[in-house]
Amino acid sequence: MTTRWLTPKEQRAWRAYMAATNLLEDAIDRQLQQDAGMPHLYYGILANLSEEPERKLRMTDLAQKAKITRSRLTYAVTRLEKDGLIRREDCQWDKRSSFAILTDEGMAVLERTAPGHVETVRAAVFDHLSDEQVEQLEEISSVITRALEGDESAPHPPSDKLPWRRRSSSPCSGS
Amino acid sequence: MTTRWLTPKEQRAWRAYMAATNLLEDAIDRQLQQDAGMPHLYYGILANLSEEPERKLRMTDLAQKAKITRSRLTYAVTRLEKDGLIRREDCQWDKRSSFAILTDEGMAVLERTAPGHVETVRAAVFDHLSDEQVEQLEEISSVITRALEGDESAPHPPSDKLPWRRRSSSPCSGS
DNA sequence: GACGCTTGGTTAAAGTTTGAAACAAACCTA
DNA sequence: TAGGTTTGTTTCAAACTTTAACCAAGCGTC
Repeated sequence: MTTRWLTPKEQRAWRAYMAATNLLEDAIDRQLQQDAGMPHLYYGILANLSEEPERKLRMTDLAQKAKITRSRLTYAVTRLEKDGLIRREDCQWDKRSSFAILTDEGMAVLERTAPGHVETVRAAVFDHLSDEQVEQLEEISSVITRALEGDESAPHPPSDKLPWRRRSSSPCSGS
Repeated sequence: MTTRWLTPKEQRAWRAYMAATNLLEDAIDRQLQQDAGMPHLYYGILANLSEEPERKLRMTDLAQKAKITRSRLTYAVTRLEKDGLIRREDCQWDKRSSFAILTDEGMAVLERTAPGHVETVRAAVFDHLSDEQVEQLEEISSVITRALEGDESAPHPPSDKLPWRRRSSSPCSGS
């Protein structure tokens, strides 16, 4: 089958998109590293926990919510635990499971740094988009997500790798 | 100053965007690792070189084009050089500079794997977007890029770090 | 109740990224 | 033209990610 190359217009859009995401991810990582002493992914883990009723989540559930691998989460939680922002607790019912729990200190860090984070996102994105563009962004993003999540053709990751996975996500709900 | 949290609409857009980019990055990385034996970033470096008249670019220019740090580029080029896909060459005029040059083998790898890559991008993105949406995506991306590149307020990275630069993500929408 | 499969979580090793510092060549400028 | 600064690149250590095991607890079954 002959390749359906991208049209010039699609190419321009693709390049612009890649450039923007690279710059954005970097800016956010830098800001959070600066102000919160952790990369965006770690901030996202704390944020995810903060949204839970008891600020706790089983490791696997947390990994799914944050869309990262379990091993990556293990590493991150170990670090955050050392920092005193999270603590682990064994599950009573299922002795295999363990919870990650956001400590008061972790919550405090989140509350202290959320404003700066939001400000960064605003300054980079939403302060420059019209109302319609915000809608367009959501719609386009949703289309892409659907295309990728609906895709069961992808050879199912051996075991650790979740089918969708990764990089961070996670909002500071609370705030 | 009181924090200007994201509106519900902005939050939705932000989360959708983050989810999409996470999934997309992952899908592309997996596909390229599979078919070309390298992550997207490395493929991008080869692709950038292939567009040059002589398939060569000074390290710094390449870093800027690919929007990555110079140290990251050094590492990547070292690896690609080992693989025989790129070779270095010293610059005559400015003896501090060095070029990265795409070898014939590198070009061959690119040509062999480009169709699969394009197909992945199409399947995930462009096959599902209308003509207007492609335009919107470019426009929105450009706005973000301008916001981040034009920003000279950011405390200029000591040295290595470019003012804009890269990687992961995930914010706390305002909530 | 032993065998086998699945699930929750961690670990180890190899690969990659970061951030700061080191170097050397090129560029002022007095 | 000596001395100081900027520019182009690399290096190094520490932090992080990935992949592929690995272990132990639950689950089902014969």
